[in-house]
Amino acid sequence: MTRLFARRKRFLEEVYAALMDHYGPQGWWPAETDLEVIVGAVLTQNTNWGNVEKALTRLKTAGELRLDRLAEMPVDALAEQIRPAGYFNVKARRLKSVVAFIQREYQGDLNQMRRVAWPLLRRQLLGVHGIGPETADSILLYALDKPVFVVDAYTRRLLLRHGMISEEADYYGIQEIFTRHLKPDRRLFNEYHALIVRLGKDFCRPRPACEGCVLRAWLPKGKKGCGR
DNA sequence: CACCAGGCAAGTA
DNA sequence: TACTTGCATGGT
Repeated sequence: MTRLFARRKRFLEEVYAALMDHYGPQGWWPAETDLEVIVGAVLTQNTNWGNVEKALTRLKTAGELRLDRLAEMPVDALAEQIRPAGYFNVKARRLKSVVAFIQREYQGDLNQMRRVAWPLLRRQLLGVHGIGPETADSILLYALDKPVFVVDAYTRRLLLRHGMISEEADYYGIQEIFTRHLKPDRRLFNEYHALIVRLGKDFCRPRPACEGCVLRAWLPKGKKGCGR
């Protein structure tokens, strides 16, 4: 038990060092405003980031990437605007829910929201239609500067392939590994998650072998390629 | 052509 | 409670 504890701790520290050494700071989240982070967090659900950028650009160009505009826009018009991000009908409704929540509970003021403690904020966010654990935590960390570690598909894959978790580990189980071993520093959590995604885009794509991938040495012994 | 991408909610047994 | 399915575009 304490054996696994030590292995995990060492793994997390060494992976972070290797990623930071190879890629350097990522400067996440890629957005100009906090609202753009929140909208992007919903749009990127199960969706390639390139498609999300197309949708965000359309909203910005139309001058509609604002709480008041999003609140008054018909849901069908919003869906049309975000079409490139996929699942546009679902996501339009979800964005409407999030915007309504921020207007209702915080008078549309993200700075007011930022002053609230994150455990309460997370419970509130999880109660909003369309916001699950990852979206909630992305908003908490990247829009509201809270020290909350974001777990995504890349994170899960990374730990799974290196034998740090089992197949049935759930979101909070994985998250707990990070929060238990790392300082609760929002900038560390920010960079670490961003670096994992950066790695994932290089490394987790299907390809015959991972020659040249930075974490090749981190694959389980005897395993070649990405194993997908 | 098939497969996948920075999830989540709703339905079924 | 534990699975399964729908949602949809654009890149590789």
